[in-house]
Amino acid sequence: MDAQINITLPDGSVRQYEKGTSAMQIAESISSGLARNVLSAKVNGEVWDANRPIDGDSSVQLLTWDDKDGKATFWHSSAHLLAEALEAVYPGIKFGTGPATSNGFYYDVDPGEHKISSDDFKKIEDKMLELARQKNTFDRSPITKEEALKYFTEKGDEYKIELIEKRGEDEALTLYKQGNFVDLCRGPHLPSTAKIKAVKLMNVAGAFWQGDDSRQQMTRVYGVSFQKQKELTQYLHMLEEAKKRDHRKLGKELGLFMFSEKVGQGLPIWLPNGTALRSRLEDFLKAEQIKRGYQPVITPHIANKELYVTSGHWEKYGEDSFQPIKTPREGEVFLLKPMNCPHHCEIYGHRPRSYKELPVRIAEFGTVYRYEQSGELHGLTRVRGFTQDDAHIFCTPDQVKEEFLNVLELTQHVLSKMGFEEFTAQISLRDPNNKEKYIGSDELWDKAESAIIEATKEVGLKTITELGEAAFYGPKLDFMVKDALGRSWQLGTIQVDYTLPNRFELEYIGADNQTHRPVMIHRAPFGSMERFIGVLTEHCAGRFPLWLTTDQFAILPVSDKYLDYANKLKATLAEHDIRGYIDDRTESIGKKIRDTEVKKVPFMLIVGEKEEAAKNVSVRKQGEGDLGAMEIEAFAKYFKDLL
RNA sequence: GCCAGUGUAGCUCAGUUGGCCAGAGCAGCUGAUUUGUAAUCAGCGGGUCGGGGGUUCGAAUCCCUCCACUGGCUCCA
Repeated sequence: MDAQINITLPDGSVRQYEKGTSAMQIAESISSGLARNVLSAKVNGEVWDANRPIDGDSSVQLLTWDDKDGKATFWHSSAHLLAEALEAVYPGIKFGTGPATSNGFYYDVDPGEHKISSDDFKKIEDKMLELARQKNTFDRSPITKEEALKYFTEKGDEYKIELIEKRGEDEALTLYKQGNFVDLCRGPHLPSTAKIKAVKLMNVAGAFWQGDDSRQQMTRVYGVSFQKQKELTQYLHMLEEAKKRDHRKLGKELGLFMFSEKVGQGLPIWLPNGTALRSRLEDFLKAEQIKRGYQPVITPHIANKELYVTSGHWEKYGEDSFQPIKTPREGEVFLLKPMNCPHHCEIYGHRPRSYKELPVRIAEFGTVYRYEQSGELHGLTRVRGFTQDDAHIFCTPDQVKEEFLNVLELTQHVLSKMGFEEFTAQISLRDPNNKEKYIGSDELWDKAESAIIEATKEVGLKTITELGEAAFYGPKLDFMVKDALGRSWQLGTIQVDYTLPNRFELEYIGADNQTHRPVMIHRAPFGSMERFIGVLTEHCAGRFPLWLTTDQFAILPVSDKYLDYANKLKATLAEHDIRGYIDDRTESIGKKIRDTEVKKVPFMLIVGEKEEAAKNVSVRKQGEGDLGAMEIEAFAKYFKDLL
């Protein structure tokens, strides 16, 4: 047996080491500085402990804080450190699972009689740091299922036992031990706890065991940790900054929308500034849709229950939604419209359709009402009454791909026009192990799913795939965008549906003079006006794209002696379709500037004696400062070039 | 819906062993100031301390309950 192994590094170089060398030893052989930064290593594509011996020829990539997987190792180990501290502070506490997340880590625990609240964080954090300073190593040891069961049965950790019992008989399990804490864990972990120099517990939350709301609720403790105190300070500062971009805060400050307890939870009220913004967005999309052959329609906000019995929505959501509206007539019930599709199916089906008129694209900014659980409501991004930029395309099976691609083009156009460059395209498929949650045959699902997969592949769209995220009637392509705090929200959506046309018995007459069933594509590039504007507000921190902004400029006269001149300037800009107002209050110029800055009006045009004499304006850009004097026509040109 | 936390003026917040008529800044109103690149000065008005119930001589403060909001979980047609 050869005692030497070949290690291939990411740059392609191959080095020889003794069998059993660890990634950490490899790092040390390269430089001690590198070794100090190594958190874990990718060995043949799998993330390993940096200290785990490598026994054969392998490709090795050393992972540091700058690698996503390196960071995940750091936070995963921090979760174990948290668990160790919790066990020390709350003896007898039971453990669920404790993974790394995209911005830290958590551990789900059952504290028994204890109650963990944020008041206890300080002592837990102190304990964590105390334990970290012991520089304990994370020791990996393989264990059989039987041994693992024995260990955790003796410890009395029933959650771990449940996890172990789910594993295969011959599956290799591992334990990790640091200090006095032993956990069932596949790893990997840090070389030692010494790397963890700064910890901060963020919050506690309830979390259902195994994500199942019929099961026991665990206490989930969230935290974040760093290699340096300074990094933690910076992170907390970043969070503070992110809070300033919160659309709920900005929406209040900019007068976009409000809520009223009397009107009801989750029912946003659009204020004048928000309405102006929203109208501009709607007008933009309406124009784009007309260009692309959509036909706008308007449908009522309520419909007879029978409509939703036909669509399947009654059976799926009836009990959990706004309850039916009764009429004086015995037995007659109406429902608030929870979506527009059934109405549009009725429009399609109200007269015979020829293949010659397909695809039929029916569009509506349709307001819908859904009784979302109270704990789910969130600013504008999750509400109970909202307006979808909805449309349904009815087409022949042959047209599905082309229509899907057209919609994809429109959706991407919308996102780019709004300045969303970073989004995730998610293919949301049915959960194959949970088919009873969905309606429609396997055959139709396969068709619909492959239509989406093929079309996205054809245009080279980078996608991720999630099982179980489909709508109950069909798969979706969802466009996900992150808010200020990194939470992901679904905006645009495109859905391919073979099922509803069946339920509504929709037809068209083909070239063969036979009846055929159309395919339906549901799509909403914004998703909903509410959520879109909420996420857009955070994305641009309240500084909306210039073409969307209600007040594009404010003219600030130094005193009211210059109001006549200001009015002339405003009229000139109006001729150029540039919107704005004159701040004619008798306030100091400094005060006017401050107020206009706070309102995030993009341009301030300051006029006084100098400007009137020179027939120009002093231009100040919001957030940036004085740009100097310009003639008004020059400003108009400069402005239009920015659009 | 579940777990935890929060709720004081239009906004942002003080008011921590229960104790004089509950405070500040900004905003608002009135007056003066005609102002040069992020807050002119003075005066004035404004609060069922989220709602209801209880404990107490006395409650913004303690307890119960409901509501809303925040962070998660579950859910998201």
